[in-house]
Amino acid sequence: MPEGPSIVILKEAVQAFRGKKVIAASGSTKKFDVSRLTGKKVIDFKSWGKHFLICFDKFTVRVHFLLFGSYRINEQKDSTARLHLAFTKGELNFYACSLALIETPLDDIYDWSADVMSDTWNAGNALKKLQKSPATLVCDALLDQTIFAGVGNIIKNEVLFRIRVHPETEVGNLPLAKRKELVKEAVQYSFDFLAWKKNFELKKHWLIHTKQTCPRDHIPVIKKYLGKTNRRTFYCERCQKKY
DNA sequence: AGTAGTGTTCGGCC
DNA sequence: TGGCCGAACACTAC
Repeated sequence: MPEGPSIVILKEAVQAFRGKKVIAASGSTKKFDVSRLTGKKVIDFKSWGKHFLICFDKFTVRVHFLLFGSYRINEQKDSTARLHLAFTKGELNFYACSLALIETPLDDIYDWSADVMSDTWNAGNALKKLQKSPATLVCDALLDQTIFAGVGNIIKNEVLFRIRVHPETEVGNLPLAKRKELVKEAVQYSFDFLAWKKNFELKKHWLIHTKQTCPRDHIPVIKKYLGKTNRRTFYCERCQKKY
C-alpha cells in the first residue's frame, strides 16, 4: 500500500466523495475526536508523498498507512476501522493507519514541489537539496521524504538499478549528470509504478527488488540492509557502479 | 506456523 | 543539543 503512487490511486478512487457531506463518522482512533467530522463536507482529497489528505473547511485529516495500513471503499473489513466515514451514498474505511488532524494551512507545512507525483514537482529543488548533504548515501537520499516525497523502498531499489548506481555511493561523489538522472528517474519510475499498479502487474516489472539474479549480468543479486535508513536493499555488484 | 516487510515516530542513550 | 538505535505499532503474504 504505502508508496506515493498507491496514494494517488486512492485519491482517484475516492473522487465520488468530493464535495459530499459526512453523515456519520466513527472509528477507534484516539488522535482526535472523530465526531467533529460529522456533518462536515469534504472539500477535497489531496496527497503529498505517502500522506493522504481529507480536506474539510477549517482542517484536514491526514492518513498515513505506514507499513500495514489499508482502506476499503463502500465495503468493510472484519477488523475495526481506525476511521469510518459514512456518506449518503457510500462509505470510506481506513484500517491500521496513522491519523492526524491538521489545523494549520496545508501550504504552510507541505512543500508540494517535493512530491514526486505532483504537477508542481520541481527537479531543480530536489537537486539543490541533494547538494546540501554530499556525504549522504544515495540509498538514504532517495528515501528522504523532504527531497523525494512518495518514494519508498521498492522505488529506491528499482531506480538505482535503472541508473546503474551502487546504493552506497555518496551523493557528492555522483557526477552532476548522474545526479540529474537520479532525480529524473525517481519521478519516471514512480509514474511507471503507478501505471503498473493500476493494472495489478507491479511485481511483474521488478528487475532487482526481491530478485535473486541480476537480469543484466545473470549473477547473484546482493541483499543487504544499508544506510542510516537500514532498509532492505537489492543490487548488483557488477552493473551498479560505485562512484 | 513463522517470518519479514511498500514506514514512521518516539524515547533512551551516549 | 543532537545523532543514532532499537522498540513499538499491527497486518498479511509467502
